[in-house]
Amino acid sequence: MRLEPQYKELLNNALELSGQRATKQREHIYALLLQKRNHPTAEEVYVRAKEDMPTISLATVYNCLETLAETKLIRQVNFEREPTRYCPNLTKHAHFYCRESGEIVDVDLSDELLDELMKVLPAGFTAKHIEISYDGACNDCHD
Amino acid sequence: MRLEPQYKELLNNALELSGQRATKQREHIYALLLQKRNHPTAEEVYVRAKEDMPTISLATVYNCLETLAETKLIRQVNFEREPTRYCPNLTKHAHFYCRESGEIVDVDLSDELLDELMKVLPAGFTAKHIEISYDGACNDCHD
DNA sequence: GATTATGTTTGGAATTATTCTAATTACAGC
DNA sequence: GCTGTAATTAGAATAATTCCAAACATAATC
Repeated sequence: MRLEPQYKELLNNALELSGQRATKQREHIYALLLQKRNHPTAEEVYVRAKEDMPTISLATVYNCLETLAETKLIRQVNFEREPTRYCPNLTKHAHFYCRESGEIVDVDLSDELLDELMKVLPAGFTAKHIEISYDGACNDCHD
Repeated sequence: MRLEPQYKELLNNALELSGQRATKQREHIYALLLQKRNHPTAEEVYVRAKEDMPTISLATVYNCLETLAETKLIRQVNFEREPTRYCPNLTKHAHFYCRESGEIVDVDLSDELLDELMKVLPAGFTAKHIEISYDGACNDCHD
């Protein structure tokens, strides 16, 4: 697995900006998230990371994911009663969770729609972030 | 703590509809959620429940919350890295999570806005539910 | 180029949230 | 008042995550 140059630069800049080092493990985990974008859990990332880096520990996976999330290179996503999942898609989007297949699909959101969502906040409230999760059946799971 | 008649009827109907019994514990927990609407965790519900019902167990609290959520009398809400929280507000609303104070505030949503959110789903996808969480600073937490 | 200081990783233990299990209790219908 | 089923209980088990101390890697300094 190889981290493409533009992402490598993104990663390096983000880490430098926050005064942290670019390590093999961080690079590896970032590459792996970019390569297969299926919103894996930490445990799943751990399993995949070990394929090419057998000595990596689960604690390191958690550390790296936290670092990547802190530096805004990935987002954390939560669904009800499920372990936290991670995704590298930085565009504004929601998540669709299919109850049948368990699949999670990104849903693009327009700036206009997000603006409208911001407008409904009570006076004096400012949101840095909105998390939107749909929950239903995807197009493969209809009768 | 006393469950008001209209809510008692709501509870009884919901339980009967799903073929489950109305028990002291379920009633107590429902009343407690209605009375202080601060989105408590299961653990917090447990602590409060014990004040008036010292022998109730944590497992029962989880069971009751699950039953109430199943019968649509309460909703489960998740925030990143935090335990699942519960709230009895059944109107269509989002949750605002203040990073400063940790407070969670309901934000009302119009049907029009929800319609628009439904319209952005890809063809063939149908959502039963949308979960929207804002994350920022509430009006008490600005400089 | 060796030394030091700091940041990172590692493995395992600890913690937290939640679910499971088996025994007991409560209740609805006969 | 029985009987069968549902619900509760306490505690054990599991799952997700965090913490910790030791080892390792790297950057900065001499």
